[in-house]
Amino acid sequence: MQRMTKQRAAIAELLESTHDFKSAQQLHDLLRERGEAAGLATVYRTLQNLAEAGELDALRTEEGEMLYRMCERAEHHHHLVCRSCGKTVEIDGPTVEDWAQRVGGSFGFSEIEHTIELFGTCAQCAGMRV
Amino acid sequence: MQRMTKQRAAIAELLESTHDFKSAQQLHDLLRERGEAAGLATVYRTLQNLAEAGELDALRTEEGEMLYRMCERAEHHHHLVCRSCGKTVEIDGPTVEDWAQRVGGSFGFSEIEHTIELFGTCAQCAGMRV
DNA sequence: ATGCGTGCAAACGATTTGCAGCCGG
DNA sequence: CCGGCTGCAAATCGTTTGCACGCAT
Repeated sequence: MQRMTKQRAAIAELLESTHDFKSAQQLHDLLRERGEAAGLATVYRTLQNLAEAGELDALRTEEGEMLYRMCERAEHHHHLVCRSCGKTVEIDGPTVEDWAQRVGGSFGFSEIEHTIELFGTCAQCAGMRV
Repeated sequence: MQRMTKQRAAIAELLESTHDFKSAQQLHDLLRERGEAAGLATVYRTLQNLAEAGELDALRTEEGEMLYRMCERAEHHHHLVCRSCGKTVEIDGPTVEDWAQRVGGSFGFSEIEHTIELFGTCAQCAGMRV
């Protein structure tokens, strides 16, 4: 059902190589630099497809921009993302999971879900910034 | 410093009366219905001002739209929102704050910020659902 | 009187979509 | 060969901004 085109392959490969959160626009630029340019619209469409297929993690930045990255694990987890370069660390926090569950329960809420993402500046980017 | 205009008053009053999360556009429509119409740009600007002044809580939906609601407390906190009726409880969690800071730091990240929202079904809605 | 606040429309940035031609299966 | 995929440009959508005028202080 999913046709394998050169642009889809290029995008998947690019994400595979970094494993960091990147925006559609960044990926578009990176592809162009690599000489494997693809239309911006195609990048967007491909990212959506892959995300729907569960092959990519997606999240929205504070500024409202969507970021995608190659999944490393399917289980529930959160992310610590560098707001400058997109470098990502997957973290699981039994502590917060419990906290969320406990707090929700204490207010009589059930079927509790949570959205938790951490943003920061990684050591490398902090150093470069001067 | 903040000048009190009729549109600012109308917006504040509207938010005060619902205490629910609303988008700028929703507020704009509600104001028009009330016959207290204000320019859409003004609504946006006012919401930003109020949010910066710490008088409004702001969050971004999954779809990327900003929502605002009247604060009940000024300090940093998170929300527990009933996904059925929208009822919101403000929660603070020194535990998670620390956790976020600690986890971020342990990976060498600095200037750590976090996005944490809890969604659940409140006791009342859970009871009604049967 | 001053100059912030407002309204309107144009500008914006991210994302989507219409459509004709391309190409993978 | 056929229909999904692509590229491009135009279209959306939410939000922001430039500018001239109005009104709160």
